[in-house]
This record gives sequence, structure tokens and C-alpha cells, in this order.
Amino acid sequence: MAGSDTRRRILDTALAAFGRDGYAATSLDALAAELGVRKQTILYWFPSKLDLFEAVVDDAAEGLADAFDEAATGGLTGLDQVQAIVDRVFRLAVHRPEVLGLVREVTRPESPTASRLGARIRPLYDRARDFLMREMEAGRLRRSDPAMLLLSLYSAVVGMVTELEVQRAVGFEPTLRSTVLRRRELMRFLRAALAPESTAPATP
Amino acid sequence: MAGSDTRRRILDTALAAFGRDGYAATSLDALAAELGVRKQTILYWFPSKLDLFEAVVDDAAEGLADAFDEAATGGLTGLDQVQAIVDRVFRLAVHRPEVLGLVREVTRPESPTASRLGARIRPLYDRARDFLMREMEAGRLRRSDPAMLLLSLYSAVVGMVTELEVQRAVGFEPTLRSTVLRRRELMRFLRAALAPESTAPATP
DNA sequence: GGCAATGTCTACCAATTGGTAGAGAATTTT
DNA sequence: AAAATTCTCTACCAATTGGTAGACATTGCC
Repeated sequence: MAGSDTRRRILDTALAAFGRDGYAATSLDALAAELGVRKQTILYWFPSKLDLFEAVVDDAAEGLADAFDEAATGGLTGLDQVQAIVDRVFRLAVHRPEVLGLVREVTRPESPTASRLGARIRPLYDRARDFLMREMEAGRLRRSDPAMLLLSLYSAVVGMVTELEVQRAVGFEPTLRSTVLRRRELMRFLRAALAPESTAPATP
Repeated sequence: MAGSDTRRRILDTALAAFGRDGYAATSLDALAAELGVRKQTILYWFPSKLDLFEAVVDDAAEGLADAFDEAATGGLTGLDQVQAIVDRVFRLAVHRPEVLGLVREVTRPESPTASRLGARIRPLYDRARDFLMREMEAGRLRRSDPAMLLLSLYSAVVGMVTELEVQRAVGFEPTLRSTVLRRRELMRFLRAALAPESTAPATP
């Protein structure tokens, strides 16, 4: 059953390429060359480039959901849970940066799969919002509009992890060490933003 | 002197197109059609597509610098200055969203002008970092690594303003009203994150 | 009026694009 | 072993891509 292995390899390589170069800048020929296969083999498994892209998005969404599950099943609360998620996202950014590149690509306003995104991330979104709401009720997080807060959090985390070029441009070579620093600083930032007003942040 | 007017129109239309669709997905033919002109006219003013893109980036960088100047010359301090910048960025996002789209395009790791970016935004970056440092010294902002904090701020603001698709996907139609809400929530978020530890946030 | 510079156009071009048609292995089923 | 299915390939194709060469018009200058 070499076939479905081919399919798997196409999905993986396409995820990397789409995430790195974007949809428009990725050609089936280039993808095929990278795979050591003919373009027609790709078109055998996926009827068109757009179909391939959608399959890649679905695949990546599944991976993301798993990553979140993994980080959210420890029964943590408040800022500890937030930290666990942030850690998980950074880990993903380190060893599979193309996934976050794809997230960025797919969230462009003119993305060919703009509408598809909704259904894919909606469950994650609802779960996160419920969590924030619950923790606010419990007094473990500062009170505010959970939906809007979630957008702020999303922006801050994905940006911090994604905007490598900005970081490079201003002098932070994105090394592993700088990634650790960025994560630490981001967490300090989030702690300050999220901690209930009465409690002083614990980080020295 | 209809010529330099053409040049100006090409720059504006190209900025919109590159910011909306990205570099790879924007063809000179499509651009020319939108301008009501032949592709060769574009190539007369800009020797190649890449040259055009670089000119567009420079042009947009200039516009951004002006916008920041405008928001940073009021002699404000602390969170008031931060708020002025955020307001200005949101205003830009409302009536020239393509500029921020271009920022996003140009900060992609594989952007054709990745290196060009550095020189363009470096002065803005230095200025902002100096501001943060100064305000921390004066006790008007929470102490932390100014460079890293600036990255967090950048991520949060640009993300909040740029990730319209994410917002749409989770049910916030990006209307003018929702933009106001987003700005308010972002400012609340930033206030909490930036206010010195002793001072309680002023927002009710 | 002649002339040079400026600006836009028509006419091409080679390379690349996503995609079709169908041949030919390899494997599985009967 | 024959037949059917699965998979990858060669051979094309029409459309689009960024770009070149050069004709043609318009303008300002002498």
C-alpha cells in the first residue's frame, strides 16, 4: 500500500510549502520536484490544487486541535493553563513552524479557504472562551469581555511566534535561545494583562 | 505632466493589490487592467515587478512613518502615548487597510523584500524602544525588557487589526462598530499589561 | 516648423501555470 | 494465470506569467 503513503507525503510536503511560501507562490511542479514525483501523481491524489490546499488545511487543523487537547487536559486553571497553551504553541513553532505559517496564510482576508477556516477552529474557540469565562467567574483572571480578550490573546501569541521577520529586522536573530526569551517575555506580558487586579504578578 | 501622475496611480493601485492579494497572487496584467492601462506602461515606470514591489514598500513605509510622527508629536507620556499610537493604527486600518495588509505581506519569512524591511522600520523601532525605556525609568510603565515588550505590543496591535478573517470566523463581522469594540478591548488589555504594578488601571 | 524627450501603445516571446488523456507498471482479486 | 484495480508515468495543452523591441503619439523647446 505505497499509495496512501504517497498521499501522506504529499500532504506533509504541501503543508510545508504552503506554510512557507503561501498558496499562490507554490506551484504543483515545484511541489512534485520536492517530492521526487511527477505533478500528475499529485493530481491523481488531489483533483486540483485548491482541493489539495483544502486537504492540507483540514490536516493542519486536526494537528492543531490535537496540540490544544494535549495542553488543555491537565486540569490546570487560570494563568497556569494559559501558560501551558503558550508553551505548547511555542513548541509547535519551534519544530513545525510551517503549521503556524499556514495558519497565517489561511487567515488572510483573500485566502482561498477563508470560509473553511470557521468550521475548523470554531470548537477550539468556543472551548477557549468558555475557559476564560469560567476562570473570570472564579476570580482567577481579570474580568473583561472573554471573546474580545481571546482575540487579544490570539493576536499576541500568534504574532509573537510568527513575526520572525520583524524580529530579525530589529536585530533579534530567531535562534532557539531568543525563542526562549520571547516566550518568557510574552508570558510576563500576558500575566500582567490577565492577573486579577488585586493580585500582584508572581514573576519577579 | 500626466506621467508622474500615472506613476502615483500605479503605486497606489499596486499597494492596494499587493496588500490585498499578496505579491505572488498579483499579476502585472491584472494590475494594468485595474488601472485602465497596458502592462507595458507599468514596466515603463518600474523596470520589473520586483522593482515595483520595492517602490510600493518604500512608499508605504513612508506613509507609516508619517502616521507615527503624527501620533507621537503631542508630547504625551505613558499609557496616553500608547493609546494615541493604537488609535492611529486603528484609524489607518479603517480607511487604508491595504497598508497593514502590505505590512503583513512584507513580514512573511519568504517575502521578496525581507531584508529591505529592516532599514525601513528601524528608526521607528528605535524611537519606540527609547520611549518605552524612558517611561519605565519615570515609573509610568511597568518595568520589563523594552525590546521584547515592543515585540509583544507590535504583535498584539497588528494582529488585532489584521486578523479580520479570524474575527469573522468566530462570529465578529468586522463592522465599524466592532472595530471600535476591538480597539477598546485591546486598550484595556494593554493598560493592564503596561500599567505600573502599584497603580490600578483607570478603566472602569 | 523642426526636433528631441517623454509616455503609452501594439506585437511578440519563452517559460511556467494548472490541468487532461491515456499508456504502462504493479498489485490484488478471481 | 487471467482479469481487474491501483498507482505513477509520458505526452500534451491552452492560458497566463513577467519581460523585450520597437512603433506611434504627444509635449515642450529652439
